[in-house]
Amino acid sequence: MTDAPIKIERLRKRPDFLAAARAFSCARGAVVVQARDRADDTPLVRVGFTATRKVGGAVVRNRAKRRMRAAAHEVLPGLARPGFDYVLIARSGAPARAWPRLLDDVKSALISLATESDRQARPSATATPPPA
RNA sequence: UCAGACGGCUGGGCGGCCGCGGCCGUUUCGGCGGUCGAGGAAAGUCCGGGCUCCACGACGACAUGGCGGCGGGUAACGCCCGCCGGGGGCGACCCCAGGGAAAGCGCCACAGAAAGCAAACCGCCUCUCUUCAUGAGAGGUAAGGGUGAAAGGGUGCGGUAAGAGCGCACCGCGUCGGCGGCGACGUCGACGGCACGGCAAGCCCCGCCAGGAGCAAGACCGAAUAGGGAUUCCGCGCCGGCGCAAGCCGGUAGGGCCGUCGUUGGCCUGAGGCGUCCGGGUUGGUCGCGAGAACCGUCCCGCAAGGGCCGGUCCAGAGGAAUGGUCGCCGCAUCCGGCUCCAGGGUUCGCCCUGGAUCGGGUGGCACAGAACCCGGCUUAUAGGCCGUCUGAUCCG
RNA sequence: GCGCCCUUAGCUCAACCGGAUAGAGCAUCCGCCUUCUAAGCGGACGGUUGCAGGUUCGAGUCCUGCAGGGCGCG
Repeated sequence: MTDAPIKIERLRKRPDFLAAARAFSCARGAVVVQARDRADDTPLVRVGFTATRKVGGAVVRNRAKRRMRAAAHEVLPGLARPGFDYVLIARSGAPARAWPRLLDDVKSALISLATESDRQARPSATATPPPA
């Protein structure tokens, strides 16, 4: 894998969100992060954002989405896996969460999702090298 | 210096007196004091949202309305930014509803031989027959003429009986492939050898989007009147239980609703229901109602639209509706006069004419226009003034 | 606050699926008829199709934005 800039695209279609919801998910602080390996051989990373009515009215939900978008813009290039779709879901504390804490939430969720998906992939893929 | 292109800002200022609306304080309930008080379009209501209520089981298809190059921004948009393609301009720059016409239907008036599928009016050429001249027939052509908005590629060379993509070059068109780009698309090469006209702001097809209503939404408190009358239309089937009966209860057929249809499912009704008109009552209050997609500033990301972090600020809200009037000074516009200065011209050397600066006075004004639940856009109206970037021409260095 | 319609000669109205000089009636003016007037007959005048753009070869007609007027609902 080269360190060439990974292309990040926005997730927009409903079926993509539903597919991501069926894959791995991890809740940290004010956000829930879902991740799905599309397994279609393209290194593209796609991100979607969701905030339900539970978070608040339209203005609050949109604010939550904007903050998550800014957080993803900052964190994802270092921690995202090529070929994955990510969905960030706002929990009730998201709009008020302090900015550094919010970044930590997203970071740690991404890291734990990466290890979890590796553990799932290992039994089936025998060719992968054994853990160090 | 002149002409022009693009973007942004501003929307007279200060003071005195009188007056208006909200809130707060005070009050001897008369007032008094303090504080805040319209816009960039508050407008048109042309789009998009928030908010509120109503509706909403699922799946598929359809209908209706809109949108239409590509990518991005956004809560969203028909908006904005960037890019592509086409058109205009010397240029800065501007304009474009800019998908599909080889899915189908329709239309293309007049003119013209012919208007969508190939044909041939005048011509041109060959052959045959004929004649004094010429004319007739058969065939080949589409270069030229003429009509039109548009006539089946264009220009040139070759070629030919005359001609023709018949052949070749370039351009255009189409197909295929390579390369670049997220993409619209660009570019290069090969092939085809002209077939495929225009209109979709005509129907339509394709893709995408979309529940309905609106602050008179809606919530609460209070008051009053009444449990009415007239009338159109549709309907009142069956079974069981209780009861002497009138009747009551339950079920079912049936009917209605969920935009339409289908599958499946649900709800209401099941003997009354809907509509129209007349009559009667109320015409109160509070909330909704402004601390928000708000404004200002630093930093970060982005070409930009825009987004995020942090810090700061509080900024109209009432009802058919408040910001006005007047005076003084200044600014701007305009008119008259003075004559001090400057420039140009004329001159009978007295001065005169034109323009500018300056002084005094007068006049008239100082645009468009007034929040009504709130935001984002668009569109339209708008005297004058200011700033920035850029282009062309001319002159000087 | 919503929804819909209209605008053509001085007046009242036409104009087909977009097709070329935008037509009628009344009014006005001129002439004929009549002694004169009215009526009648013949003729003439009269139009930025509300405005500004766009689509099209071509717009009164189609589309967009304005302006003016009218109607309905709450």
